[in-house]
Amino acid sequence: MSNKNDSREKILSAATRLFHLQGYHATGLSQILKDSGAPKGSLYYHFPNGKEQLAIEAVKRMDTLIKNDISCSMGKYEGAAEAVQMHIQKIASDFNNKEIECIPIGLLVAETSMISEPIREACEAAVEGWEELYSNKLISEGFEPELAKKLGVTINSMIDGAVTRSLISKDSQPLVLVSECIASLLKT
Amino acid sequence: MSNKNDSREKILSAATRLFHLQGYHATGLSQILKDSGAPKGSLYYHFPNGKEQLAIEAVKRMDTLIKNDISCSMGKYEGAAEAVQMHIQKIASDFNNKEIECIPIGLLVAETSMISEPIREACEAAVEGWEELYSNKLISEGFEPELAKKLGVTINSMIDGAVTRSLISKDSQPLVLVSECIASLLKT
DNA sequence: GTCTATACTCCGATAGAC
DNA sequence: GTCTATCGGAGTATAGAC
Repeated sequence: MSNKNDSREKILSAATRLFHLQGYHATGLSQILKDSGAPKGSLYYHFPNGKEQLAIEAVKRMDTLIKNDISCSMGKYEGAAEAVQMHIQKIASDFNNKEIECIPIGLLVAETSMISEPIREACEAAVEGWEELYSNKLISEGFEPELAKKLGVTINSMIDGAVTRSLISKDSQPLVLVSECIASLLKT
Repeated sequence: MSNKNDSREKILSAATRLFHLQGYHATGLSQILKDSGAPKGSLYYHFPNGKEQLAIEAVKRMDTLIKNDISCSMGKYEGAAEAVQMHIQKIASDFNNKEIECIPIGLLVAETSMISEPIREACEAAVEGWEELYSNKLISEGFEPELAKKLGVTINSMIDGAVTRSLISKDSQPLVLVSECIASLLKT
């Protein structure tokens, strides 16, 4: 009974990792199957809508993980500026430790927004949630809601851009530099 | 004699646009040929190294155009904060007017950094140049070189992230919001 | 310089046996 | 639930006539 959804889980897990690592178009279904070690014929049984469905569920999974990270960082420090700065430095540290060459979720959209509206919507919902986590932290510290919302969008964009920038140079240094600019951005 | 490099130009022009629009993996050579209207057999004559060479030259061309835009914006306003803010709002305005759904150059790297080191290097060189243009503007306004460099990286990351964010929502509003946060970031 | 034809691989997807 | 076999198409790249 343990393998009821075992194959499904293995396929989705591999798909999430590979989409995050290589992007949508660069990742083939055959690679997902091979990588997952799942039974080779079961993909379209578990995911009737094929690659698109796989991508949507992968985005939702990434969303959950990332929301977790953000919430954790925001809760760990009292000051919003400190919390955001430490959050970015944690990403930088992850960038070094694991051989993570991840693709920011935003880019998954850039790749697919023209060919799949459902994927785009899944990504939009995810990103809006992250921005809200930043905004709420700022509001709890006394920022005006409207300004907090604006800054939430900006913080998230900065992080997305900084991850990409670090990817370009294969170096976490840009992430660190950006984290050091957070203080002046959030100066009250 | 006018068509000496005419086909080459048409192919490269179409490739630049399509890579920018769809990304590397999503763009096929056949589409580039069809779109360019260039003679169909001439691609490998003009670009012996195939798709990779095409991508590298496309990146260099995007680089030139973007450098131009940045220089223009930085020269038009005396204050650095104002110049950067207006630059981002110009991008937002472009985002609305043309049906531009462009892919930030960062994605092109994220997509290809694992499979092509030459493309990655071309993108790195381009981005470093943009950062320098922002830094120089800041230095000319009295910022310390080290801080200016840090802010150059941050500004560029913010823009890249904001373009992606606008792409996700198919709306220029995020770009506008980010532009409004520039002032506090660059407050002296 | 241009073009046709084609080789070869891989893609996502489907059908149907088991 | 799993598998094999296979489809039609698109991918990049090459060979060789003109």
